[in-house]
Amino acid sequence: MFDGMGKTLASGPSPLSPAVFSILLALADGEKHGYGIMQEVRDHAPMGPGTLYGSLDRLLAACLIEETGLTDDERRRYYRLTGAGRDALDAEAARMQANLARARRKGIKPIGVRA
Amino acid sequence: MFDGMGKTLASGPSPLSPAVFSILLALADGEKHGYGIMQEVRDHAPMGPGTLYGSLDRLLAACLIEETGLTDDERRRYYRLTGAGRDALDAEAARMQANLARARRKGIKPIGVRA
DNA sequence: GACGATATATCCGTGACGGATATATGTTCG
DNA sequence: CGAACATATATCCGTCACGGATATATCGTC
Repeated sequence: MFDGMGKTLASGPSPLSPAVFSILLALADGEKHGYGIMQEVRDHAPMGPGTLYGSLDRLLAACLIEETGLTDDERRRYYRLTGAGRDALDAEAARMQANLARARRKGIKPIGVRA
Repeated sequence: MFDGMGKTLASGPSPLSPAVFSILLALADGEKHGYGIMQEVRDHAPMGPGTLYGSLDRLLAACLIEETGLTDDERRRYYRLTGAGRDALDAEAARMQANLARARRKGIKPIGVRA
């Protein structure tokens, strides 16, 4: 993917980078434009424009997102998830769940969670 | 940190790269040597020696792991988690849990999990 | 019409990733 | 014994994601 990770993005089961995951997740509940994505993501994981637009380009190239072609403001470019994009999100969620389960089996307790 | 992520490792709340996470997790239930880590991790996330030993160096530098100094085989170098390393694992688990929760709120269903 | 928020685009330095390669010792088996 | 393979660590280096900085333009508002 991404993921600071080689050819992470298009090459199958590779994990998604935090930036890419956040972007895909932001698009999971509807079309958004770049700046809108940045605003939604801002709190969880501050993202500079370089990361945002660079990631959008890669996601477009990998066909995980696509442009809608419609806009309510000349400046805005709207994006939506493709089927493959949703699949990637599902796969990533499964990966996270599996990792979390492995961690729990090893006695790892998420901070802020009291036994 | 890591993670194809700037100075991910030592700089606080930054997420852990998959490679680093796997290594720390492998050490969570006891001391291990490099090759032993590679074997445990192999199934979940195949890792070449470059990634393994490079990550070990960075983890040592960031004081998330340390060498035990003891060995049962001249060739082996054993590592264990430091307190900071365990904290990093806990924080990462919390991060994953939060992301998973956000994903579920958006209707993302991990693959292989039927409604 | 000045100013700040909105919006996108590009540049580029840094550094993680990870395959390839090198080297050496332990083990196994004919 | 010796060949072949597993164990074990170390280093090199090309590629590419990250992400801050910067540039540019339009919108809203006072």
